[in-house]
Amino acid sequence: MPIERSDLLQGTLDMLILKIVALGPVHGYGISQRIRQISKEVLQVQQGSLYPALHRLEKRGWLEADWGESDKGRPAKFYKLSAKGRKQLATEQLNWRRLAGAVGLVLRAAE
Amino acid sequence: MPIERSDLLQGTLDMLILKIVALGPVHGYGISQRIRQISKEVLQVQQGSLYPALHRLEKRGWLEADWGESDKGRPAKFYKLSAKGRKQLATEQLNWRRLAGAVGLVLRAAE
DNA sequence: TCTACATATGTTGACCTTCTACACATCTTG
DNA sequence: CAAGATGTGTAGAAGGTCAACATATGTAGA
Repeated sequence: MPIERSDLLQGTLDMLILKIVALGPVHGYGISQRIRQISKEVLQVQQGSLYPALHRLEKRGWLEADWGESDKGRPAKFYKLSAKGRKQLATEQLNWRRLAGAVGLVLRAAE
Repeated sequence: MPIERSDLLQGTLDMLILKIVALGPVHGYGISQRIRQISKEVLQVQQGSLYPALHRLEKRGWLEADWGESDKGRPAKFYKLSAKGRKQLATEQLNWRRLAGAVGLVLRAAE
């Protein structure tokens, strides 16, 4: 396994979480797994980033949480997107495209 | 002017600066102007971000600086890319593409 | 049986980057 | 004469991510 040092672009984590939750209710651990799978192992969310982010998003009213039981029969907190969260996700996606596009412009710039 | 709240993706600034300097020697103020122009006003580097970044990059040996005179006849510090800086830029560009690609995968993910 | 790993949530403190706001200096334009 | 562009820089606050730790259970393999 190549040593992956991927400081997950700051500010991007929230958007990724909102996007995963938008696909359907999931618990925290599942979110980190799905991000890793979908991104083909490139993006790996650490617990020390994940849980603070989830609490942050919940406080801001973008996510709602309920305790339930995971596939494996363990207690897990399931998150779902609120209406505000949906709007926020749309905003952040637009913003990401603008920023990523702008960065691309600079990288492709030739004298 | 639309209120642009663009927290320049963290960690990206260094790469952008290296890229601009790679196009030829420039002074700090000029770097911020070029980034803004090339990105079509989307990316705007604040002085409070710019100068600390330049000092950081110089300390790490990625940039070299010399005092000179600007177009307008003012004293300005001109930066150029070192060999180490060139390698670093290549690394960061690869990394950016990997990350941006991975984020794209997640954003395009459908259930 | 014992060990390691996967599953699951959470906190702490350090580290780094960016931002706002300030300070200074000069030249040009209205 | 005032404002804005040009040019460099610092201080302190704010915020996010990380490594490391703590806890708990189930399961697979040696």
